Amino acid sequence: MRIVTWNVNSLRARQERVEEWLTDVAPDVVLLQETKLADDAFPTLAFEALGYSAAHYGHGQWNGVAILSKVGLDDVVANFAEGIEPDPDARIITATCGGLRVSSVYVPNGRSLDDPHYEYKLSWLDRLRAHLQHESSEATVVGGDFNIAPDDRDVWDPAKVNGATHVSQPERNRLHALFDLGLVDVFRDQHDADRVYSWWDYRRGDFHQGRGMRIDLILCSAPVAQQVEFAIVDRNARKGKQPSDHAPVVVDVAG
DNA sequence: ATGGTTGTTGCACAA
Repeated sequence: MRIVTWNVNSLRARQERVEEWLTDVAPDVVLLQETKLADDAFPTLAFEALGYSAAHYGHGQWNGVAILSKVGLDDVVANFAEGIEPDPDARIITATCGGLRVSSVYVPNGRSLDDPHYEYKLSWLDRLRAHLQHESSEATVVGGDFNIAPDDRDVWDPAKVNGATHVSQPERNRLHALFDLGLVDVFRDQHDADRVYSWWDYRRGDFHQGRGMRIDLILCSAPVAQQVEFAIVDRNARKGKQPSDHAPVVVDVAG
């Protein structure tokens, strides 16, 4: 089973590229973030034509997450699970696909450490942990734009961004709290390499200068992580005309 | 130290 995550930075602006990439890569389960669409504007039919069932959660303009699946799509939960303080933004959707409990997440950016949005980011990560505990599946996959670089190997210049949002200790601690639930960052599990990134700022030629961060992650519970055969970031998808500022992450799981 | 770009919406803001 091939599972991918991709922050598309507006599906309206990216539809053609996304469809082309899906045709080339043929994933079974697709986690999208930043669709920037309301549910009634989501192109369900276009994805059905490519063989996918689709579930979308979005209010339009900002945020918006989706799950596409060729292996079934059931028990959809938009927002956090019942009993958890709901998020005003559309940043998480969960469904069962091919026996896996899958979530597509768009973690708040945080902006800067002194911005109220940073506290919101930390609280959001606490609620994500509660959500995953509530779901408590043996076969969990949570993928998306975490807006956190797990460690300094995931940042082009750790000194330049030392302590700033995406690398600060409190948010990294929240990510580790997810690892403590038994979730594994499967790209890192497969590769020790540094300088592999999934996001590059559009400005200053950062992509071509190699200034990026690995902030798009696929976390799997141990029984799934043990079955992972292959994990890459498809850097090529960041090239060419009108790319998203994020590249997709691709993971193959046996069976 | 600053500015740089893209997307959405509206003449700023978020990333």
